[in-house]
Amino acid sequence: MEFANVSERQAMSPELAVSTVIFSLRDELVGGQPTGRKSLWLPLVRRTRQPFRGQWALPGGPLAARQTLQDAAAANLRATTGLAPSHLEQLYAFGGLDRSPSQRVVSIVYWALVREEHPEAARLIEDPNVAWFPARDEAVLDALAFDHAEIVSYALWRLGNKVEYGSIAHRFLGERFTLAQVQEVYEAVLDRRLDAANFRRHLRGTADIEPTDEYLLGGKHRPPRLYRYTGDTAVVPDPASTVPADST
Amino acid sequence: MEFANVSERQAMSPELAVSTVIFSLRDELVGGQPTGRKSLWLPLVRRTRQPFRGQWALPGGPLAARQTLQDAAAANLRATTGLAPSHLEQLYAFGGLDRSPSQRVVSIVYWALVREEHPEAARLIEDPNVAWFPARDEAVLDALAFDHAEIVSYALWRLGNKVEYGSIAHRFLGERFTLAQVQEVYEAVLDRRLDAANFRRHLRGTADIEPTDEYLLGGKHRPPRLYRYTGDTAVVPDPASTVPADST
DNA sequence: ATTAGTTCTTGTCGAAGTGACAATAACTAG
DNA sequence: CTAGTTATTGTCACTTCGACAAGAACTAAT
Repeated sequence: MEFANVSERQAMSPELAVSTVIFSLRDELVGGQPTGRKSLWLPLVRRTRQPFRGQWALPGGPLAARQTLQDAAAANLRATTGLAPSHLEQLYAFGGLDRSPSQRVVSIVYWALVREEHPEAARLIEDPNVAWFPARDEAVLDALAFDHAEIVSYALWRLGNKVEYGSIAHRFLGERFTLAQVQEVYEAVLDRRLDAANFRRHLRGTADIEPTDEYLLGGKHRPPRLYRYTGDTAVVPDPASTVPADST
Repeated sequence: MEFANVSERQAMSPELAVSTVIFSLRDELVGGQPTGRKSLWLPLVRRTRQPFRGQWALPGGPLAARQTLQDAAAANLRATTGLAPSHLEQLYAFGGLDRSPSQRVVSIVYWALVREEHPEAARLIEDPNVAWFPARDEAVLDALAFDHAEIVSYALWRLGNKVEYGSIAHRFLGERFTLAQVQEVYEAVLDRRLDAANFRRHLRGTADIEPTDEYLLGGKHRPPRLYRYTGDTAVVPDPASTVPADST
């Protein structure tokens, strides 16, 4: 974020940036040991310049002249993870006066969901200034640059609300998945345990999930049936397309 | 929206503007005759310059250098209606490339709820370029400048979702109100009729509404009991304050 | 082969919520 | 005093949801 002429800019409207909160599902760790459950993780970028040099921050940057907001968010995602989003949605526009110490910045923030990285894909991004952190770890959040801790907290809250009536879950998963995996997603997002029987009944009723004839083999116990998602696979929910026809 | 030096700006990031969709409750009219119900209305501003000169548009304008996004939205509201908002909330940031024919504009849009204007207050704003229109009138929406029809439709949709679990209703009303008035609000927002008995039961259970000892007199029939709102009266729901404590 | 252990899957029961609708209460207008 | 209208309460069937029991299907150990 550097400008040819700073004094010129300050007279004009604030700088416009786009940042992206990227969530993925990974094995939960406590003290380096896996708990057997999953939890939410997000990639952060270490700042190489002032302000907040050396601290971790959300991936983001200024909006290019002929770049859609979504395109900018997707670019953040690609630069950080090398992945294409399976879900990308606008979170909020943060416009406080003192979010950045020097130049005022208005940030339009998106949140994205990606599937768990394959080890090979992770190797593609070998940047020491990019790393993944547990999204609910207070120590991580407190060390973030700018107001990014607040942004992540709000993203977590919105994610928890969205998952209730949406079919966000399968965005974290692959083409085929077990109901137990879907439950893991919900438990990570909602941050509480769910009853398997009731959860299964709920899925049968509402979500666009269809059983297949295949089973997940190789486990240590009864093999679970595999399901697949049959609903909308659009990556970006646009306000225009979200509105039902009769609302006009 | 004029700038000292247009060519300078176009090299830099897009212009940033704040617009506000303002809703209020008024008597529904069909063919100039009141139906006895209420419906949603919104104020629009006639454009006096190109582009879209002469057409109606949402109140809005560029973001001032040291002005919060909410402040800008509240300023829109005050300039158009002379009123202070009883509810103000961020809707969405619209950043399409060709929203405006010439200079690219990114608009951060808020939606506001105000109580029905008193006739005196209406007279305070005697601007022929400001007028109120039915929010669900397709003819009105189709004639709007820019992409504002899309924005209003999205605002209506969001309003309908929000009212479900929120206590938006009383923002349209005064300090004391009858349950029938609350029902009118819900019917206007959801755009469908509700059963009075069930609606009343629902309110008893969830919303922060408390009966008073007073009754609304002067009606033609049995006088209804007056209620009052006991919940949160904060005007602006901030993301930071929206997040519950355990989400961090 | 049998048994124990774990996960997967279905079923049951009561509490709570919701839509449809009947019935009573309380006022005004004639 | 009666009819008309709105306000308010109550009832009943249906659905939803949390808690929990129980059977099904596989692996691993004996």
